[in-house]
Amino acid sequence: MPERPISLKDLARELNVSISTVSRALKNHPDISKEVTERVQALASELRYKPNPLALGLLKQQTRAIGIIVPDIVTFFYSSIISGIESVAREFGYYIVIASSNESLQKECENIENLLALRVEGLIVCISRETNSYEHFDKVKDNKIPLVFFDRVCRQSEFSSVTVNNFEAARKAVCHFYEMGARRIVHFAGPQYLNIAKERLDGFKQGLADCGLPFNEESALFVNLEKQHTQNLIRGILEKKKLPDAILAVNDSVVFVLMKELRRLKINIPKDIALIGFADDFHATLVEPELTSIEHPTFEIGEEAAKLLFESLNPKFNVKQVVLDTKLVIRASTLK
Amino acid sequence: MPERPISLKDLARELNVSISTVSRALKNHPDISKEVTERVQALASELRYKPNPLALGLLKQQTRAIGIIVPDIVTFFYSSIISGIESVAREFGYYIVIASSNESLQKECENIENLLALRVEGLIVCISRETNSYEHFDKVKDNKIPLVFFDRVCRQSEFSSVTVNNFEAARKAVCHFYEMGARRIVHFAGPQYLNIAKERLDGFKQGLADCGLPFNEESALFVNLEKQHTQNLIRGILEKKKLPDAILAVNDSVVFVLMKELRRLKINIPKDIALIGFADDFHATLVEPELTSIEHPTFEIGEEAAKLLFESLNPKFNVKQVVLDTKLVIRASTLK
DNA sequence: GTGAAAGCGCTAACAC
DNA sequence: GTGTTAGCGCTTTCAC
Repeated sequence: MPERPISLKDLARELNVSISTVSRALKNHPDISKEVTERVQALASELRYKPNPLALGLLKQQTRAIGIIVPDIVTFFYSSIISGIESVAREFGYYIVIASSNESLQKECENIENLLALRVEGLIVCISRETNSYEHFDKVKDNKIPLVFFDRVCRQSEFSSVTVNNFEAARKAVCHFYEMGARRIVHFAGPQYLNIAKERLDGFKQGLADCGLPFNEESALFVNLEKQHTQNLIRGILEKKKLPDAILAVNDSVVFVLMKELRRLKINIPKDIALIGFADDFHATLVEPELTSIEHPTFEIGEEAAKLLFESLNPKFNVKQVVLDTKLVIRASTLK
Repeated sequence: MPERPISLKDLARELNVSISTVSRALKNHPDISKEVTERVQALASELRYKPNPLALGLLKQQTRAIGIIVPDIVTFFYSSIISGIESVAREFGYYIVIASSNESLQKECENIENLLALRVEGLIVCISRETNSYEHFDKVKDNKIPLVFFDRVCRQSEFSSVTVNNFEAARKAVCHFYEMGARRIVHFAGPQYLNIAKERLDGFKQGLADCGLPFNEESALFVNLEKQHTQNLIRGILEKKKLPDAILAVNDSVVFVLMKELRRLKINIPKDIALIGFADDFHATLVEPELTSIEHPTFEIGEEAAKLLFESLNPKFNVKQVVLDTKLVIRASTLK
């Protein structure tokens, strides 16, 4: 067990002054004489005095902690967003406490409870893929703790959020397919109660419309974002005779499952099927052929979410929606 | 700003009893009458009373926080280890505070300072690739804070650690190359002041010896683990006339740079060059051809490190070295 | 069976 | 210019 760290009391005793004198001297309070101030500061740095954050927190009613809830921390998408949040939090002198929901609504609720009990001063959340009810955020509101959603969001009139222009991204992807000659374009879509999945599907539809292509029941296929489920579904569709010319995948996990299955079936990308995914730079260029992808500014999403959160700490701040741009990066998977 | 959360005082006032009675009632203290206990607990749960962890921490001199320092949190290797740590920490009712060094020694030192100032009760650390002096861990010792290193370690006689059998893994990789017919086998090694790099190189040498192959100055190439540096070096070597039969890469970032360069130069894997990397399952099977790799039990490394840390919280615990096994998973990149 | 009081480390209002 | 005091939320010893 650690022996107690140096406290103000220790310094005061050593120097034969009162605790409050020490406290003031350390803050260069003008009342304190130069001589005392110097002696105090000298001893403090010699003994490596560090104020006890617990005591400070108790006094000021603040923990300088912000909580983050993500579906998982292992995926590049989330870990790089966390990284962005961390860099801003560090600037503000806050630390981050990470909790992962493992894509489970129940765990998400528990995480909320735990982080509130921990007295975080704010929350940054990406809801799980299961999350289709939103009452658990009432508690956050009751506690008057600011909360910022990112990517997968809800209750946007009440909470700030950072998202990307999913609609436009999907629309553009379709147009790119069209320009490259594809006509039978299919979207592997996600659960429609998730804003991101819905926006992407809507953008996809708009893209088809813009290109004068019909949207019918064969145009979109719904996956629940579980790897196994995706895999089975993909096998089903690919083994049918009529392959599409092009597929837009709703996210990175879907796109990589898709690539593996296409490879297994010796279906050539992009000759037989062109492919666009929502994916990050690192992974998109790792695979062969390199993947045309809709890139999220992940680090920036994290930074923005954190900035928004710190703005919300100011009581007269109003809820705000930040929408960032994605970039369609064209690579080999769509170049015929 | 959040209005104050419910405190014992609030409950006491409401119920016309003293604070200490409330405190005891909530813990089912036998002294307190059933009737009072019930009233207290009823009100507490109605008002969603949660003890203030700051006050508790101040009193008991504990934060229930453990600090983690990693080179980065974005890489799968680290994020999945963090995930393992988190799962154990959660079991023990601790939360984790993550700091990343960005592979910088200076930032690593700052992180140590910050986390100690935060009064974490323990530290789990993977040193940066720059770290070749170790005095900054003196402070941790002075503060009597338990510390567990993982993967990249130092001062093993003083601190516990979790590593993998790098020597044996590299040795086996060489033998596998040999069995597949390779004779000119090269190792892309890391900085030798890092234990992992040294152990892997040593194992590599042993592997050559076991197979009756010579080790000479062309057998190993040193990279500093920076992507750009690796890339340049690789281009240099690959553009020379005499290509090796097989390459063992010291880690995943090197192996993926290597794969990209080989692809760019139209050098076929495994026909022209066989390849083995230290890499994770997800990425190894994402690439084409799938990569024979030495897989780390990443989640388990995190779990073990955390368990070790919680054991070290017990003052009569002795420093311990845990070595986990890797697995050579054979895939297309070494199958001629 | 319950309450009062001290104390964890710190700050700030109030003495003097 | 410096000390005293109260109080942040909680537990625990000591009174009654």
